[in-house]
Amino acid sequence: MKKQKAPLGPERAKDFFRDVYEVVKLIPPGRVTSYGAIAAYLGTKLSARMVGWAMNASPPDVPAHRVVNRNGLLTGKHHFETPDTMQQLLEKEGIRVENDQIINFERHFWDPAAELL
DNA sequence: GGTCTGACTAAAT
DNA sequence: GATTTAGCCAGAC
Repeated sequence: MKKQKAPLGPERAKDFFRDVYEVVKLIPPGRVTSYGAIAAYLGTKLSARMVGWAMNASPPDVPAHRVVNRNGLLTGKHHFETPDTMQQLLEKEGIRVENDQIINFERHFWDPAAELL
């Protein structure tokens, strides 16, 4: 068994990125989550930035468009091929997005710590 | 190896 | 209420 109690050991770094990708991939269609929620699930709630940074290095099979900031704002849209990609992907899944913000964000919110528990 | 930055968040001003 | 500060950690220079 691997140790996973370390708050963020040197070996955890790689696992951290990998875990972020796994969690994001586990997000159900039509659902979204926040960087903080993922960070909290991984035990690094104080480092939501790392989740965002992990997304920056995330492979294409990671639906990063389902990850937004805690306000439901598409903060990362600008990192996609085009600023419209993120919104279009979300709308395609039935999520309404207006002015770069998800409508009824709370209703679409998916908390890994609660759903995957 | 020190410094800067970054797709965040919360609290303080 | 909008702006700033502070905290967190890993990657790039």
